[in-house]
Amino acid sequence: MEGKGCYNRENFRKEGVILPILEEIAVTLPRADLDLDETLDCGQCFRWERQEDGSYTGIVRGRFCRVERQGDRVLFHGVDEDDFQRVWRPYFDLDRDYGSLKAQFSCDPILAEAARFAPGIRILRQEPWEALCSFILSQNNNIKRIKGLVARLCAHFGDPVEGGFSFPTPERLAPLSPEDLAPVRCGFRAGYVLDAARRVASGQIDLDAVAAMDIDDAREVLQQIHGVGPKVAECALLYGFGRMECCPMDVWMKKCISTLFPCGLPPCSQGVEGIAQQYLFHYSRCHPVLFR
DNA sequence: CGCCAGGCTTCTA
DNA sequence: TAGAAGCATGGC
Repeated sequence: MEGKGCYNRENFRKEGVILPILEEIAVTLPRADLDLDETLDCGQCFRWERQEDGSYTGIVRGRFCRVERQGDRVLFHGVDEDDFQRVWRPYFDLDRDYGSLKAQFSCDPILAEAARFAPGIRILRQEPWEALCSFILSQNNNIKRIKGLVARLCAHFGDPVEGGFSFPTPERLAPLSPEDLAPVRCGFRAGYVLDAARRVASGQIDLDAVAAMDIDDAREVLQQIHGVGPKVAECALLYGFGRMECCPMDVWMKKCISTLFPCGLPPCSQGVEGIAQQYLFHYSRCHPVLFR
């Protein structure tokens, strides 16, 4: 991987404001190992906005970025070297070789087919709190609406940053009441979000400690939160803590497993079941007829 | 309008 | 202890 700073001046228009973009980082990465649509719009994250030119804008750890594919290169606009190393490189899981991972998955014909269908999927390493909170909001909900909930949560309670709003901290949410969250329109999930915020803000649940825990202990701790069950905990651990062995079992994956993998996921996915899951989840949703 | 959504809690038998 | 009902909201 090459990460090289240059200074192409350009302007990027967003919501009527012209933001001066002074820096960009270019990384060489084959299209087959990162597709922006497949990765940023496959239900693992809810904050990225697709632009008309196919690039995406998003905010991670309070930093705004526009990501663009250009041939074999990925351009991170508005990013300096420090932020690239600190934020975007881990976020896009750039140090993992997805090519060899997919080669490994080819030991199973169905998994191979799913990976071939959307080879540009990667698992993002999101902020732990944001992932936890987002997937609490995701329950009994559809992806389109989840995005709306998260956007309103950020707009009302996040801090204004370049390009939009940061994701609100647990400390910001903890003192609120469910009525305070009314403008978010997240329904019965308001109480769940607040319980999570209070436990994290108070230190009763230490997300840094969770990150270092044995996986079953981590699952147990997260499920102490009201409104966090097996699925949400698994999503938080996979997408927020980089625990690739975690395999969220939503309705689609349950159908997929029962019809195609009655004996469980194949051995070649051992230890990275969560990544295999993302290919299978996407494949299942795009071929609903195969899964009744 | 009715059905359903990257589920979980609570109630019931 | 397993299974169903209830949950807010809105996209389709």
